[in-house]
Amino acid sequence: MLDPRKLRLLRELAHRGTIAAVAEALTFTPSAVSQQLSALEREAGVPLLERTGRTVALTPAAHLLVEHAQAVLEQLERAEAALRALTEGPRGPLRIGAFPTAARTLLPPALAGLPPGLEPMVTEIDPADVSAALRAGELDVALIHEYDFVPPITDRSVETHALFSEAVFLTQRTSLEEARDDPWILAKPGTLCHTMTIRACQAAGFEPRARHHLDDFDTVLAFAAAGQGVALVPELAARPPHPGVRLTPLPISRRTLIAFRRGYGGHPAVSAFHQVMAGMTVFQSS
Amino acid sequence: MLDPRKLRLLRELAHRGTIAAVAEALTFTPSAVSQQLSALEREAGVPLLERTGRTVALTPAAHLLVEHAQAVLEQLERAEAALRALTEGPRGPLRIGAFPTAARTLLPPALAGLPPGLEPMVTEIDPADVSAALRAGELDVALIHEYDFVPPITDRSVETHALFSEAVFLTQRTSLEEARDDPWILAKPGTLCHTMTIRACQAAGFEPRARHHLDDFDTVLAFAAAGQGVALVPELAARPPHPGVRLTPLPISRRTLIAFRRGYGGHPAVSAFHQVMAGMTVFQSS
DNA sequence: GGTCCAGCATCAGAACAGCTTACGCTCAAC
DNA sequence: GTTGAGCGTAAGCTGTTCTGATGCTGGACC
Repeated sequence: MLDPRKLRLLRELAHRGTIAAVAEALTFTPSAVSQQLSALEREAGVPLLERTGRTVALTPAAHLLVEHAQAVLEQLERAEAALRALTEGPRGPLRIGAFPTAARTLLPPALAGLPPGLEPMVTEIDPADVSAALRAGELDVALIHEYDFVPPITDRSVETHALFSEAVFLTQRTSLEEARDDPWILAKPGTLCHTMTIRACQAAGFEPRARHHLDDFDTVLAFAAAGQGVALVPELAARPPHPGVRLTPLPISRRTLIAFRRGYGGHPAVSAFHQVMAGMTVFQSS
Repeated sequence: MLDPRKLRLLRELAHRGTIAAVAEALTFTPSAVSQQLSALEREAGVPLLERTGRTVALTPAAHLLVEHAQAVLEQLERAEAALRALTEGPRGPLRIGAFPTAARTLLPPALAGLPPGLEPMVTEIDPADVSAALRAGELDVALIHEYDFVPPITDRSVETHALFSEAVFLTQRTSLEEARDDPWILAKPGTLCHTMTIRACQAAGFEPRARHHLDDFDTVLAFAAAGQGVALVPELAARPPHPGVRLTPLPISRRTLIAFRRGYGGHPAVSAFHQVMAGMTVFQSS
């Protein structure tokens, strides 16, 4: 019988590409991962890994096995969620990941609406890192966002549900095209917001000239108000209105979603959190 | 993470009812099974077993978990079948279970039609025992039959596909009702054929008086020809026609099916066998 | 071309899990 | 009351699965 623990390592390898990265993500030594994958290869009876230069590559057989591993692990998630739903109600610790703006604006009222026994533990995390953290079991559930220009999570092991949508604004009273020569305030490279701004500008026909790299939208708005550059900010981050910053809505929208491991939605605490988030009226009368 | 090996034990316990029986079926000592189930209970965090008199009973939580265990084990079967399909074609050993008549009539021509690399290993087995043997991994595939009066396999871990249907005959030129006072030749208790005859007679309003208990239909027909009693025989068992036995078709039919572990149909050898069996014309011009 | 470092495999040893054997307990049948 | 089936626990052994050490290979950089 194939061992799900080994299958999990293979799946992670498909995502991360190196044994060392898998080991770090799942808190093993590379040696252990290497041995386990060798054992899996032996049991499978097919070559799964081949050395390519300094790293390993998955054979076609391994990719096929990853697909099946996904299905197996998903069923195991389902089983565990069902057990939790049976044992306990929505109580105990719930590890929540959230992008910074959500942590500041959405979560405080949301957490207040959770069942009393639930102990939320919030970690700020960029949406780009969420699927890895969910797979590794570091988080139970996460709030993420996606922009029109940035592809959503494609990881099959993660399940997402849309919560709401909001507009994106330019921090001055011009069109996006007219801001082509202004200095820009961008988020740090590697974050979703950084990618979004770059793509939006590219779509408008120019490459933004970066002056500042700031992740916190409050700081971004303060810089914009001080004439330090222009930026794109989502509606959620622009409330309450920042004095001294005029906003122009753009035909770009940002969607906020909830994410968790596929099959794990039945977990009572996850389900309770999902319900509270879905029930929130974020923009009651904008 | 829940351990599929332990889940398998729990599933088997749901079928067999005692730890001792599970141990025997899966070739462990009862002690090992007991320990593993205790560990599963600990990991699940819910009571799964409760002593009832001398045996154990599954709690509602355990039954829920069995459902999920089934889904997990099914996915694992799928994964292994896919691996085999990738590694090798239809070759290597294939453990086939078959009811005796099938072994004598159907299998010889069928085996000849299998791909050359395939090494069939046939075991005669009563359909009533097939699902247990499949679950235990003692067989890869089996030929079974079901009668109108006898419920088919209900085991969710086994998948069946109908191959063909045939009529059942009474071994003399009378109606079933007229045979109520004759001595009967029955199969051994516990077999499907035994149950079928009893039920058919009960449906006709009487309880058959057993004289002989014979499983082999050739012997049954020889006894019938010798005036030792009447019996019900399926069409397949009555070919070629037995001299001295007149047959009366009854409005009872017997279906022959192929069975294998759910999800395992993708295994190349199983699939090849299935194809050959489905392609056989058993009753070309009856 | 030489050096450095990242990445992987292999080995030996330690920790752990899982199995068997032995034994005791309980409950039902007779 | 006796017997035997069924389950659980303790002790001991074995195989698995980690870690840590070591060596090899290939790409990057000087």
